[in-house]
Amino acid sequence: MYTQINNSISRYVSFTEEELNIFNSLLEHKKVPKKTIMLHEGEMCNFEAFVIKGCIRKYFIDANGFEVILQFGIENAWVSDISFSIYEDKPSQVFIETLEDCEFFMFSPESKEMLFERAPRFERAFRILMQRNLSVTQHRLFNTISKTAMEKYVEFLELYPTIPQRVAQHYIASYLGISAEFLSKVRAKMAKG
Amino acid sequence: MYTQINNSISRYVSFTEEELNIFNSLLEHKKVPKKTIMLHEGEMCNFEAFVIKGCIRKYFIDANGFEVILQFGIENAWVSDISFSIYEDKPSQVFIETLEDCEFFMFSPESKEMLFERAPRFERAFRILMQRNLSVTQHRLFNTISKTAMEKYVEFLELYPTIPQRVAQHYIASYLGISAEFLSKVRAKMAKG
DNA sequence: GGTGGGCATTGAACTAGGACAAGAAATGAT
DNA sequence: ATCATTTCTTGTCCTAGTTCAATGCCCACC
Repeated sequence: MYTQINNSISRYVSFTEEELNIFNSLLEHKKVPKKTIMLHEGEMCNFEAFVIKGCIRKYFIDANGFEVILQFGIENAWVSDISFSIYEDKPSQVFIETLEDCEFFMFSPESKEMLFERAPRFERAFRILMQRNLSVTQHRLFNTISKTAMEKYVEFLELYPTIPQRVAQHYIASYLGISAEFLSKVRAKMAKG
Repeated sequence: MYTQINNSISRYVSFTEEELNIFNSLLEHKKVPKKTIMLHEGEMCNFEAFVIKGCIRKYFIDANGFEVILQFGIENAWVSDISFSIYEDKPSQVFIETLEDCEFFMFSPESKEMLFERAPRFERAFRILMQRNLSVTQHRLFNTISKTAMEKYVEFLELYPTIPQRVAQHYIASYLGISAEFLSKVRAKMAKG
């Protein structure tokens, strides 16, 4: 049951059996049906979720009511809102919603603290996780600014080949920062040659 | 000499005198004249720099030769390329260049490792640093996708009021993901009312 | 086995912002 | 001081992508 998450967390730091036992004992297993909003804007995010199975999206809603998808999370992804009110007075505008029936391991902030106390080397694993996450986000920012819609879509297909089969196209458009209609036109153009 | 960096690193985790001494002993103080490129694309970034004084920019160059600025680093900022080849075969396209005469504390990957070994609680401080960094980058991605050029510029002025006085406007345009000419037009429009 | 509500596609009209060019203003080196 | 280089502005034309609206599609659901 825990092999999947243990492999994932051990990718950049190797842990002893004992450390992994502590880790596993602090996780909460949870099933969530599809189309469930797990976090609304303005709420404090009191979990960090590891996706065992399923697919979620994390998104902002902008001033005009348009959604901007920040992340698709599929198997082995960690999903959470880590913003913890940097933009102080304004509550976080992040939503997290399941797109399929999902299975998670959930981690509360308290159990995370406890983990770091009892097995400090996890701090390292989560630092590296953050670092990779940041790197991916920076790359995506770069793409968003400097590439055309078609280039972005092509790279998306390369990086996340399984996602288009799992989520609606207008979600992908929202992730790429283009309109659903225009993505459709881009695809039509690509199909022609 | 070390109070500035020690205050900065102690912002989210408090350290003992001894821990800070270890930290400080591993830092290398360095002065770099303006207009120096400290990291070229394709190189491995072998430092993490804390800006004591001065201003740098970190930027990508896209396929058409256009620069996209990822970060302005001023006093108390940490600057580095943390991408460590996630997009494996392709070398990092990141440049780091001083825009003013700068003073840094530099940190090599080796001394960072040594720090984490000798004072593991720093792992936590750097994790939180990463987390904040990620949060800021996500917010910026959201802005880039969902706001107009003028909105982006206005928010930039609010968030970084001192930077426009220190760097050329076309750099700010590049940071915002708009052309230098268009930023000029936005400013003209704002001046009118 | 219809039917109703999200999805995708396509087209036409529109616009935010880009590309290019040329001049003005600031900055810096000698 | 002067000349050169970089930076900023302004105008014109242009295009990638948006918005809106119409149509058909594909299911899930009773």
